[in-house]
Amino acid sequence: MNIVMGNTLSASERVKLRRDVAQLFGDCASGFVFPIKYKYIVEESAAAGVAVLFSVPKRLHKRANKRNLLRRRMRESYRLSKEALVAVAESRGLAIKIAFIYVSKEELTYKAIDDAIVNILAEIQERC
RNA sequence: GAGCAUAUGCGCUCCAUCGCUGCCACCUGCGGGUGGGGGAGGAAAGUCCGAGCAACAUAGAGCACCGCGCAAGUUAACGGCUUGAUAUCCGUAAGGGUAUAGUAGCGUAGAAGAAAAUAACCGCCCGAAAGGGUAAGGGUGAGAAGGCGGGGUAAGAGCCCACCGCGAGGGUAGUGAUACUCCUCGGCUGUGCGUCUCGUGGGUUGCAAGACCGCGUAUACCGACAAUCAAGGGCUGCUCGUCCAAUGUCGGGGGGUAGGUUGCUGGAGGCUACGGGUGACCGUAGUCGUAGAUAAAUGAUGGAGGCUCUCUCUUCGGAUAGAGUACAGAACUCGGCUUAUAGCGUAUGCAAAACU
RNA sequence: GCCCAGGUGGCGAAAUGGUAGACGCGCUCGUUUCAGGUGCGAGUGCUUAACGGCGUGUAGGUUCGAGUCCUAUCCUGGGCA
Repeated sequence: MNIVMGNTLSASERVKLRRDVAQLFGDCASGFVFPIKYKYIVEESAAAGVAVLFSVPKRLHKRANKRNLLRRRMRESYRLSKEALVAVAESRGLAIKIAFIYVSKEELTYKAIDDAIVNILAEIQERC
């Protein structure tokens, strides 16, 4: 069980259900590290693990290819730095769901996005 | 050479590391793992047209409404495309843009102007005057009653004549739009827009269509309606027609689910050769296998190299440095159109000015 | 993915193809008051010394004339099983 490879990120680690998405975009804990707003839910569960969701508003970035690029950068960064949080979740038997929402009008580089993601993961880890 | 026009092609490459998602094979403790091999575009975009496909009746009739409107061709189809015709505008040119069904009747046209269509303000003529005749001259306007000359007249006027223009019929050429140093006839005519008429196309809704499985449940309850007429409903703006029929239909009202499979990619398919055609395109033969995700894959980071521009140096071969490397991401599938696009080509054509 | 609606002063908006900005709010000036408010009167797109020129999201087109009609484009908002 729980053979999570070091750097993979498969579809099973994504928030998919309509109910969960609605919950994340509704009332729940949130925070902000430029340029990313994040919302998350922590609950005790038998199926411990971390599920995530990445989003870029159409309002801020008109062209689909730019939204794709930013979303991929976020996803890539999360993939490379998620290990610590996943370990914590599994050891304490917590199911964590996180939504990352890109809220800048600027098109930032991978480095800037990576810094933000790392900080967010640290914050979440502290709070739960 | 550079420039311009038309048509058309391409639109970054390689390596390393770490990943994503279908397919195939094998392994498995059924969670998954390993290996192999696929994985964005010319516009995938806008959603502006035309089709396929699906449901509603195997989609029927009339009205309303909307689109289109030169000719011939092309096509599954089209409002697209091709080749032509006429008019007009832009350009030195090659070439490009726009328009073109009909008009009998009706409506309408601010300001200006005498008057915007059965014209008389000034002027001219007749007349004592009242009044009448007159579209040659004036100014207004986008548009003013075919043009110019001659005859004619009180003054004038297609009132008459020649020429030009226009319209009708014929002839010739062309499949046709149309054309003409052709013939005959007619004294001929304001312009725009709308309405209207004619032809032609469109039933409506769209893959969130639709089908199956699973979960859940309730044949809950209330109301309306029928076997003759009729009412109601069947995704339509109206009418007709047609179909449905109590284990029924519709409305109210409350409850449940919102997951999976399928539709889903082999199609009016691409490429090559030959043949037909001015061309769009068509025919024959060969050959190729080419994305199917679903809160949504096709990527990230680092390095090297192309290409373009600029600066400096130069032994004119090139070298160093810097900057740039576009527009953009499949969402059922095709055919077009439109719009965005850094750069780099290829073919054919043009010649006024300026530069070398 | 599909289908709709709308863009006019600083704001909300009106305008049959015929002098763009009616009307309301706001703002400015004057007046009334010891002062402020209220009330009353006038003004209020940009540019120019003036004459004029430009101006209805943007770019074209039709027309004598376009906020209005047509085409393309940009922006804003809404709907869906």
